[in-house]
Amino acid sequence: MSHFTKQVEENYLKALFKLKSREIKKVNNIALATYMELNPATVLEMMRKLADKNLVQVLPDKSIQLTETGERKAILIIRKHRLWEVFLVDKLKYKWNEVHDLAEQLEHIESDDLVNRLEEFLKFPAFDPHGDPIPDKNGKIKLNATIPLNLGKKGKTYTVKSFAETEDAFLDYLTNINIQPGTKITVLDLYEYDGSSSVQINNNKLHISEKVAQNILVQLKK
Amino acid sequence: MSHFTKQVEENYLKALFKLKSREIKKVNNIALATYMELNPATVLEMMRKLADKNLVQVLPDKSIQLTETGERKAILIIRKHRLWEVFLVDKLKYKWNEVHDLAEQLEHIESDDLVNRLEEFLKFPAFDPHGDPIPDKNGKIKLNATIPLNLGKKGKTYTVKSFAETEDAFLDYLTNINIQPGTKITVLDLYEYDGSSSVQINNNKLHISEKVAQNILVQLKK
DNA sequence: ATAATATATTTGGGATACCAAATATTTTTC
DNA sequence: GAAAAATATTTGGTATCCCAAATATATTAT
Ligand SMILES: [Mn+2]
Ligand SMILES: [Mn+2]
Ligand SMILES: [Mn+2]
Ligand SMILES: [Mn+2]
Repeated sequence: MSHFTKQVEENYLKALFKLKSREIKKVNNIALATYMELNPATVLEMMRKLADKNLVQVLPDKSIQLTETGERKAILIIRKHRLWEVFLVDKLKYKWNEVHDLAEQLEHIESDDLVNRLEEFLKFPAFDPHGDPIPDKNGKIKLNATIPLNLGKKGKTYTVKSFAETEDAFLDYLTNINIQPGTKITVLDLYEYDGSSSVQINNNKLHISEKVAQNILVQLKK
Repeated sequence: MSHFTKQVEENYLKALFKLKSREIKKVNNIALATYMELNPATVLEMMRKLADKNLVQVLPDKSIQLTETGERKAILIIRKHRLWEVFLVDKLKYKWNEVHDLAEQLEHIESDDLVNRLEEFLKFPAFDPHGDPIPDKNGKIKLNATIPLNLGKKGKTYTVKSFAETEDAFLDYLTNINIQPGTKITVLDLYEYDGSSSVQINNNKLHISEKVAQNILVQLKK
């Protein structure tokens, strides 16, 4: 018996949670399989196992939902992931765009006590290096009230809070154009034709695509 | 394909290294299977795979040896294990007898860079919390010149350096009788009959079995 | 409504890591 | 040098996680 069942299970739960919070529409088998880069047959089989364990529920319209237990587990993994990311950046001096994959491993270390001690050691950070909120030990998350930058208004200035995408290529691009959590961005122009926009960061003007703007989550600067 | 092959492999390599450094006699299939609590058939099968990968060698007398590559890998895992143990004790305030099992998980986190940064963060510790030396990034280990306490001489005082056993039950027992790396122990009496001995720790007299004394590694106090 | 398309499900397999039980092969012991 | 004991190896089988290809069932477009 492979004793790695737990880790595999955790990745499914986390994927379901991410998909749910990212998209409005129902998560179906194909969407989950696509997101996880797995065969639909594999995912279907696993959904049955997770349903047996009362971690997910398949609704009559075939959409897949986490149960309360499943969601709780997912959130606690995300908590671990984000705390480890803070550790890597604050203590081991990694850059914020270098830590995701390592946290992907560390999030599966099994010990509630360890996570709680880590949190204390890090002085109870509220956000991870990407600006995402860190759930508390009971699974409560303070949500950031943000909008994607592509919905920003011409002439207004916004503060970057976090990102809707975790891919390396995206974070590397952000680093290149000097955007990180906390960066102030002024929307100079919005081009209806392709959804792209012209923005100002510090003293530099920059043209960004709609795809990029959609994944930058901001708040109006106070 | 289970993507956990690497972790499984690492545990075999580490077990072989531990067995070799603990016992003088050759390590055979049964010894390894017993140590790892696995079926001999399982271990035999795995030895063939590891031999194919040039990580172990099965000699004509059926004894199993790590190759140079295999030993190097084993040592680097032990390096990770011990550095994480230092982190847990120094930074997260765990007790020295509580960290082994957590390190057993953390040692499989895959990233050379991470270990090296961790080592720097911990200020290049030479020993882990159990008194065992931490190999450097090239796999070099400074060996402790120690003797087991049961070979100590009556009347002499010794300093505890490390332990030949990592089991929880043993470490808990040591904690109970107040022995840890650095403790000074004076041998008061040796009983030939059962190999047990009477020792003094601080101002307390204590009777310990041969089995316990064998697993306490000491140096003559200067 | 029918055809086209998307989604869901079934079926048959593959890889890895494991085990129990039978059979060889050594090694010890007498 | 047998017999006994220990060790090694083979054989057949299980659990978990995964895939490709076929089939069934919805959904959407025309
Ligand atoms: Mn991340
Ligand atoms: Mn993960
Ligand atoms: Mn240890
Ligand atoms: Mn291990």
